[in-house]
Formats: sequence, structure tokens, C-alpha cells
Amino acid sequence: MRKKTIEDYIEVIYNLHRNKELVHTNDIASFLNIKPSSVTEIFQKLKNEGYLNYEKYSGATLTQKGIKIALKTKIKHEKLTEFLRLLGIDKKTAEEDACEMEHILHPITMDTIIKFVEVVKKCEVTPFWLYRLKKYVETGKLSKCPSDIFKICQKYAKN
Amino acid sequence: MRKKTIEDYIEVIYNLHRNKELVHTNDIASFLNIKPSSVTEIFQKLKNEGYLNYEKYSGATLTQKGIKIALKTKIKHEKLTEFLRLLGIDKKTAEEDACEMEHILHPITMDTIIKFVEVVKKCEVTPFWLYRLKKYVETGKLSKCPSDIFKICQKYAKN
DNA sequence: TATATATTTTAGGCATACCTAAAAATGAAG
DNA sequence: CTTCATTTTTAGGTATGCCTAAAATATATA
Repeated sequence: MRKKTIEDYIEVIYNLHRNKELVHTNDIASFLNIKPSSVTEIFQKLKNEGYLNYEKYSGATLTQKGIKIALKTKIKHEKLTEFLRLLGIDKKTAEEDACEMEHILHPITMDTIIKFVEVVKKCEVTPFWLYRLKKYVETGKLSKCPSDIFKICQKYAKN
Repeated sequence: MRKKTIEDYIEVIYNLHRNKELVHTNDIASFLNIKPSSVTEIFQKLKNEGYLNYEKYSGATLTQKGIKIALKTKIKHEKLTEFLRLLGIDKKTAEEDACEMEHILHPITMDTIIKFVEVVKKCEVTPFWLYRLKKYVETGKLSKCPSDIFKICQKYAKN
């Protein structure tokens, strides 16, 4: 199975787990707008690879291995969404792009993006570049960097 | 054909175009480490969809439609690489992640990331958050936001 | 508890992007 | 200009993730 397939399905299964103890092929199928028979096939494969406890006709639960993937993927999804939202991307687009990015980025890239968000958030106010970015995205016009900020950047450049 | 397949192949064809007028299945095959027969199949499909001028046994060139895709993809690739490099990602990783991201991001996300890079670059000095980010990635320790920067951010928050 | 209904699985198919092996075309050298 | 090596294509095969239609099982109701 492809990494993306495994992670996507496990993510959905994990999310539906909350409402129901056992997740059925139908739940996944209606959520993903595909046919239940396709889900059956995937369930069988996920079971073979040790991600799922699954017995014919009786729904499925994630194994420990499955839960581990689910949590990892969920974190990635949330952090990437947060990152894109921070840049000003609308919620729907951010969710969708995060959902693709979560499967492809190298760990170091993922880690760096997570830390980028933390660094920015740790300032507790909106950073100046974000105002310039928003204006630029909205108007197409890129303002010069204000001189007071330029000065401070220079100061930090020296350290 | 999948968007990713079209864009990936056209990108490679475009890059190999420079050295040779006509691109042959073998060129692509050895570059991508796949078999020439697989490339033949893709060439036929790319021709059918109007991206390629291709006649049996005689190599291929991109059509106007193909060139348009090539340039768009190239720009995306370069800008995404620049973005990741800016965050401190090493060259190889940045290239690889950019190569995946270029096929999946919504236009608005792509546009915003491009503008983010421009905004940061337009300051002509390294921004303060980048120092904090680098240190955080290297050491795992996240420093507090310096008070002078905090003040300036607050000032901009009021406008 | 028998039967009707709804859910789930099986069996067989399709498109994509790859493969191998064999056939066809190209082109280089005597 | 013919033969031989190389390149390219064709034909047929594989795995993946989806599909439909039919069969099997589970569930709800009378």
C-alpha cells in the first residue's frame, strides 16, 4: 500500500473512532464518498499490514501500530493547517493543502515548519511581516520594510 | 493522466530540452530510472493530450501547451525551494519537498508562499524570527521574543 | 422465529503507471 | 549497401485503488 493511502484511511478511521467503538466499512465509505466494497479491500490490506483489528462483518478498530500512525498524522495535519492559517490561507484551503502535505514532507521540513509556527506564536503579537504579507496578497502591492524594523533586524544580524 | 504525472514528465522533458533539440524516451528513462518502454507509453498519452509533438522513433518536443505547463511548474518548483531554503532546510531536502508540493498546493497557497518569500526578502536583512527558528531547530530550545521586537509588533498591530 | 431489509463481502472489471521480453526501426562501419 | 549493434516500440503482465453486481451475513419487525 502507498504511504498516502495508509495514512489517509487511518486518519479517517481514527476520527470516526470517537463516535463509535467499532468502525464499519460503510462509515468510511460514506465519509470518503466511495463504495463500501472498496473499503472492505483496504480494511483487509490494513489488517494484513498490522494497522487494524478487523473481522469480516464486524467492523474494525486500530491496533497500537495503527494508533501510532493516526496520532503522528493528526499532529502533522493540525500543525500544517495552523501554519497555512498563519499565512492567511482560508480554512478550507488550509485543511485541504495540509491533508496533502502531511504525507509528503520530510521529517526535517515538518519539524521546521512546526517550529516556525511556534516561534511566530511565541511573540504573542502579530509579526510585522504578516501585515505586509496580507496587504501584498490582497492588493498585489509589496510595501518596503519599515526602517525601525530594518534597524532591529540589523541589530540581530550582528549577534 | 494524473496531474502529478503530467507535470513531472513535462518538467523533466523541459529540462532535457536545453541540451538536445529532440528528447528521446531513453533520455527520460535513464534520468528517472525507469524503463524506456514506460516512457513510450507516457509520451503517447502526453501527445494525445496535446502536450507533446511526438512521432514514433524520432523523439519529442513540447507543444505550446506543454511549454506553458513546464514554465508554470518550474516557477512553482523554484519558489517552493526558495521558501524551504529560507526556513533553513538543506538543499536536497528542499528540492525534493518542493518537487512534491508543486503538484498539490492550491493556487492561493502557492501565491501566498511566493509572496511570503518576497516580503521577507524585501527586508534585505535576515528577519529576527529566522534567528530564533534556526536556534530552535538546532538546539530544541525556543527563546522568548525580545522586548524591542515585541514593542514594534504591538505598534504595527495598532495600525 | 421467520422473513424482509440493510449491511458487508466477494468476484470480476477498469485505468494508471510501472515492468519484461520480443519485434521493429534506426544508424554506423565495413 | 548490407549487416550488426543500439534504440525504440509493441504486446502482454503486475499492483494499486477504485468500480458494479451478486452473494452472504446481520438486523429489525411482524
